[in-house]
Order: sequence, then C-alpha cells, then structure tokens
Amino acid sequence: MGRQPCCEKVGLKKGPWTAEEDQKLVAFLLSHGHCCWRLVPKLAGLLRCGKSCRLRWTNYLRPDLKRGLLSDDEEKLVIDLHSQLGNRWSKIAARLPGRTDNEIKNHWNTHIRKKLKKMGLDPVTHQPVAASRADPLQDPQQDPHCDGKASSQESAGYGTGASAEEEALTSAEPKQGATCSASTASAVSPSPCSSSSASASASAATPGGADVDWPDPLDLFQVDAIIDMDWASILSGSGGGGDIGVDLFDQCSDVGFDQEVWM
DNA sequence: AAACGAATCAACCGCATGTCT
DNA sequence: CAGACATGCGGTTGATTCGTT
Repeated sequence: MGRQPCCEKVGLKKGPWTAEEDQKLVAFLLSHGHCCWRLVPKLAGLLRCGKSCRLRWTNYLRPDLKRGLLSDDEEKLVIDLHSQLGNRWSKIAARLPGRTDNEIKNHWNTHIRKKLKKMGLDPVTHQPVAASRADPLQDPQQDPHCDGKASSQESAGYGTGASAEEEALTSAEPKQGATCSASTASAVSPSPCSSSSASASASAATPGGADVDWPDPLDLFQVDAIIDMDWASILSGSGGGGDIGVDLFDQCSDVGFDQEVWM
C-alpha cells in the first residue's frame, strides 16, 4: 500500500495566499495555536492543505519574524554556519532569531553564493576556487538546473561529517534562535520586536495589496497560554471556539482524530 | 514606453524523520 | 519490529519585480 497523500488535493486551493486567507490563518492560530497542522485548515475554514498552512505561518505570518535583508552580521553568521553545517537551512535558521530556513536558503542562493564566488571562494566548500575546482568551466553551479543535484550531493557529504560538529555547536551555544525554530511550542511564541513589521510586510506582500486587520500586537503575548488551554475547549465545543469545535470534531473523527489527545 | 532578461522570493513537491500503536 | 501517520526539511519551480536596452 502506498503512502497516503498529506491531504486530499481535490478542491484545495494552491498558489499565492490572499489577504483573507492570511487573516483567517493568523486569527485562528493566534487564538488557538495549532495542534496538528492537518486540522488547522479545516478548523480555520481554509481550503488549503495543512502543509501549506504550516509553511505560510512559519515562513511568513509568524509574528516573531524579522523581515528585510539579512544584516552583515547575520550574513557572516550564515556563511560561518554553512561552512560547518552545509545546506542544513533549518539548523542555520535556528541560530538566527526571526529568520526562516526558506529565507536563508533564498538569500544564500541569490546573494551570498554570488558574493563568495566574487571573492574567489567556492560557495560549497568555502575554499578558494582554484584549490577546490580544477576547471571552473565545468562548474555545475554555473547552471542553476544542475545546481540542485550538485548541492544535494555535496550536502550529503556535509552530512557525514557535520553531525558531531553540529551537536557540539548545538550544545555549546545558547540557543538564541531556538525560539524561532519550528518546534511546536515555539511556533507561536511572539517577540515584541517584530510583530509590527511582520504585520506591515504581510499586508504589503499580500496580492492586491489589500490591508489586513491584524490583531493587536499585545494579543500576541497571550498565545502561549492559549495553546495550553484553548484546544481542549475548542475541540470539546465548550470554549471560545464555539460551534466550530463541535462541528469539526465530528468532521475530523473520520481521519482518526482522537479528542482525548487534546484534552 | 515597450520589450526583454535577470533577480528575487513565496510556495510547492517529494523524501526523510520521528512518534505512536 | 513493522507499518501508519504527521511533521519537518531541502530542493525546485514559477510568478512577480526590477533593471537594462
């Protein structure tokens, strides 16, 4: 038997998120947190798969995200971490508070790689190109379409050597970025520094430029407590979620949802 | 002003990993 | 231990924006 798809793709919306969808997702996650992503779109009233919701939240809507270009310090840190960890973007992102793996990956591919090349360094090995590559014309990274294969092979190479190093790194340094990692508990932990910028950029980047009525930033600080308490009430239908909890618990029973998990 | 190519970045896809039964 | 499932991760794609001619 094959693996089940992450969601039923029939009738699900794809492509760029609208302001309305963003608003629904943010409003839902801020008031309820998330239990399992597969249920989030149903509970939030979105025609998206859970995966898509998670991605949108972690990469774009999370209130603790910084926006804008990486600072010089951040960029240096990324380069340094990349030299140690390879293409483990999530590990790198965990060290940069408010940055996402996707953002760092994009920044690496568009900016840093070029910079390193200009400096005569191989962006993969971080060694001078002459030393690491005999024939620059054969450089597979000149062709973006070959790049993926090259980098995945190379990152596999990193993978063999990086784990011990990575563990040392992880244990040695204070996890400043841990609050921004993708762990369940931290996913909705806001920081005061960036909620407004997240709101601004989210609405700015919304297709059509429509403004969104974002929640008061002060509300963001209540989310952790909400996560602890509100899923039980929403799913039992007795709490702030109102009817939605009852309806959706019924709906979700057919996907193996166990109410007791959230009680 | 229009056309074109390059650059950027949000979003998707498929696989890997972790957890539970 | 094996299978099922949910989530996370990294690579890639494609739409949009920007810069140049």
